[in-house]
Amino acid sequence: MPATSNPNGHFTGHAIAVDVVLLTILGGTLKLLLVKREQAPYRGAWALPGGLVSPEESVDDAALRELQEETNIGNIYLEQLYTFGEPNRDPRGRVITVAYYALVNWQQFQLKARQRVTEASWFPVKRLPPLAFDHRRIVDYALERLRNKINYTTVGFQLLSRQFTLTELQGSYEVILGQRLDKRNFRRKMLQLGILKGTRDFKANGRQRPARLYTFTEPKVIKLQEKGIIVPY
Amino acid sequence: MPATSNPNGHFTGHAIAVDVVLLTILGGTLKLLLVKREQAPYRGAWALPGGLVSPEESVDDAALRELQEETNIGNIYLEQLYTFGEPNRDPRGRVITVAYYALVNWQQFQLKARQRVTEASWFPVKRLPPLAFDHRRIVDYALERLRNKINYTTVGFQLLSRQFTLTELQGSYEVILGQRLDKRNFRRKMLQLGILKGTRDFKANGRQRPARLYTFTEPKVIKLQEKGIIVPY
DNA sequence: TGAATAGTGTCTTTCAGACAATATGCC
DNA sequence: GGCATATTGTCTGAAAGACACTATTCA
Repeated sequence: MPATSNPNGHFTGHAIAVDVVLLTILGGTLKLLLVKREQAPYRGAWALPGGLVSPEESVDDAALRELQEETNIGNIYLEQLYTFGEPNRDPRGRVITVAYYALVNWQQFQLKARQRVTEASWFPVKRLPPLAFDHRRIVDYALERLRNKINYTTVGFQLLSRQFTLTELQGSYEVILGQRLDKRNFRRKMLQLGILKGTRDFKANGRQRPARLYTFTEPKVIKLQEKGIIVPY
Repeated sequence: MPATSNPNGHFTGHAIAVDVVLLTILGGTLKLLLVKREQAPYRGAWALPGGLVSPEESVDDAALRELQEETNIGNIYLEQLYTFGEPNRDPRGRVITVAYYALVNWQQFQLKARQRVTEASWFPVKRLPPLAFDHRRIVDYALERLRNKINYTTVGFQLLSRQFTLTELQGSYEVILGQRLDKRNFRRKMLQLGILKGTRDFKANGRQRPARLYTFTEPKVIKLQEKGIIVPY
């Protein structure tokens, strides 16, 4: 029997939920998708998209399902973040949530987005409204994880289209890290990683010189450095 | 109402468990604590110490409680690993487990260990018996996390006594990483981090020159490098 | 006094970080 | 032709990595 809510709005048993921190870059800033809650508690407040895990699906599948209800895109980068299990994080009763974060490219998202029943909106992560439950903490955790992971994996590429310019790639790093990077050092570093392939195409942006488009040679997100502070390579 | 098991041994509702990968160094090898299962399923098989989360406690507290049932030590380094939520990972029904890993110093452990009702034993991580459920996967995940984290945090220190020699510290790194390290480079690196304080005490080990004992200056596990492959420092 | 581990220094190479001028397409 | 962004190279300093000998204690 799955966890359900009784007429008082209290869950019976352990309810397991998933919450997804869905991020994209839009207009040069990092944005987070929030949905407006239509029911108590926190009715009218903004919250992370998410919901209960059904008895027959894996937790990962539940997160994927929630994500696809919002985006209708497959093949999204989705990573489990952390499980929040404080007894009183949900006023209705015991709800343990497994948090995930996901990165999407805005262009792909917008093309496939469909009409929603509940209100949803993108907010700049630097100016978020008050969030329901402990969702603010989850968002902060996701941003911290992302800022760490961008340094030693290729997660940053998930925010871009299949073809991208080096300036766009640098912009994605700058937005996530919240700081400007030196263009020459950034390009040198990226190109010497050997994971980018220049195409013959260029992107014209206005009346200036068009930029070469690159593609990512790896099929998925990879780890960049095995070396650490101790292990020799 | 908490998740319980009915006479058929099937859980009703979502049962949430915690499993703990408890590691120590003994005799120069990394060892894992396993307990023998006394009930079906997997009766007689070795498994990670763990159990169900009760309705009133946080998931972290449940992990801590399980750990203290095994070790009777407080102040252990305990970190949440990952949540495993496949529907069929437990033949009795739906059990979602939140995995943790913990590191203890063998000397402290042994002093405070108490009699157990269930059989428990340390196994070298390189030669583990077949494990119940998906516990093997959890162990592998923990070891991978540990190998990563030792490179940019001070988790490795958790395996040592309060005072330790640099050779012991190096040994802890070598055992976790599974490779030999250069003594001079290791010492240079460790000392220049500025987190070790030499004491006036020495440790005599036999008929050779005694080694200086050091202590760790930080109150807890810290992150060592903010710098990554992109961010300047 | 010798067995056994502790402890130390240098050189080379790699890479991060700072820094500015030229190239090119389009209006 | 000029505007706006794309693209490119060098120098310096810090740290990693390779490498071998001396110091010290105690049995």
